[in-house]
Amino acid sequence: MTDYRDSSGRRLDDYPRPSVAVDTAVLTVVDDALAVLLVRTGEGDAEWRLPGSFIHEGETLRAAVLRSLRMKAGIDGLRPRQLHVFDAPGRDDRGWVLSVAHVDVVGVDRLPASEGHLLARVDDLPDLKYDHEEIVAFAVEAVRVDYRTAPDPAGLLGDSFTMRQLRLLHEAVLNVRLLPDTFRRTMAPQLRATGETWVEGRGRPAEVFQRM
Amino acid sequence: MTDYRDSSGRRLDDYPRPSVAVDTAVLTVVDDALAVLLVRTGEGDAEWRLPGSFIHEGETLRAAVLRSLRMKAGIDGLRPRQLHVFDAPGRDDRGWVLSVAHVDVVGVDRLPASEGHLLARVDDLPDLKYDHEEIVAFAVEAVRVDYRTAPDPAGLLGDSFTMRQLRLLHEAVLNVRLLPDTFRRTMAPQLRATGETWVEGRGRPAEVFQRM
DNA sequence: CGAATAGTGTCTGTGAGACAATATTTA
DNA sequence: TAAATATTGTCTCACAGACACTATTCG
Repeated sequence: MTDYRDSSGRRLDDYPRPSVAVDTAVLTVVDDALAVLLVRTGEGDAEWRLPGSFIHEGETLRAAVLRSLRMKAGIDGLRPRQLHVFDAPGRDDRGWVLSVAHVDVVGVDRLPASEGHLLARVDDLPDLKYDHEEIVAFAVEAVRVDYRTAPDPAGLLGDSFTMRQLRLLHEAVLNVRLLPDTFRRTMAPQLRATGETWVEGRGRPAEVFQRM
Repeated sequence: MTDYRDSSGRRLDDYPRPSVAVDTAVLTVVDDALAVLLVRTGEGDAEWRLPGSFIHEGETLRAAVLRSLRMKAGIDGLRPRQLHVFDAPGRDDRGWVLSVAHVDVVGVDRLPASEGHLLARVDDLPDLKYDHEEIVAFAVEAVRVDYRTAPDPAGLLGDSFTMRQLRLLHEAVLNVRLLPDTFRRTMAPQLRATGETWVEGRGRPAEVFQRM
């Protein structure tokens, strides 16, 4: 490394450096409600936190997120989105730690169900360690903004789905009831109608749509 | 500091830590166009960068931004908004450096005009050091989103102003021409009409508005 | 057939965009 | 008075919300 000095004439490693972590709110839909994946902390009573990790040398934040999710939750193939840096002094009792919060949304079938994991409804969270409740709130708001205008931007439904499936998903994510006709007219122009239909329980079969 | 260990059994200071910097795009309006404040880097030929600094121990990102702007540009009293963490490997030739990008908008009268500073139109930037061109693009987009719907969210115009002053400002920030009547009808409900009028050059005097 | 669901017709209100008309001032 | 600017009137279009009606299937 070249011996660069900054405008104060100090070398880079003269400065104390913070620990930098990534923490990820992995959201999913369970029982018609938005839920977040929590992992148990090692020590003592049931204490929960978001999966996260300190970043490794030379690693990007994104790589750290993917690594921490693979190690701590066995999830692969996510596309995390960076949200915000949480930096309140004292937010982490282990020292000077910044956390770069991330969010992603995945199908519940891709999430672990073992003892050390919990899927908690976002409107009924247990106490979380650090400022992770704040991170969850931040993540939920970001995902809801996306789901207000675009059809299933996280791709939970796969390639093909009916308007009803799409609407029920959006109702779960947004925690509101949506009018079927208005919802259809908002989403249909953003989708490709296949002409095919699917039968689901009672009633007239529904047309199948695909992403553009 | 307590000797906490993480889930791998390692102490916090066993991990290598990145240097963390803040860089701020201070935007303003000059000659009916959006411009950004740049500072000259110490070494050699004219090289420009955003004002920034490494964070100091225990300092919040916000405090580091305010300190760096006070030291490097003599600006006080900003309310910077956090944008994004830039973390590409090799983005900084001095080593492993993350930058937390920020943005704020202030009146040109509050900015320094000395030799080491430059106000560059954002559509005609010189070459910038590091990935600061990317940060400027990010900042400009964030500010434009704000100015699309709300009247002068950064408060450049002070307490009282006419619709014309407000519209010319928005045209400068957004780099578009706006229809006076449509613009008025969008903004008027978000402002308080005073009944007072101001004469400016030719034409019928304009009503003075204030923020709600 | 009746219940349930899918999909369309249509009315209303709101608001943006656009152009025209009116109002008030300076040169 | 002519030009410039401010403000309001109004028309059109698009679209969300809402309700009603039609279509199709299962029990």
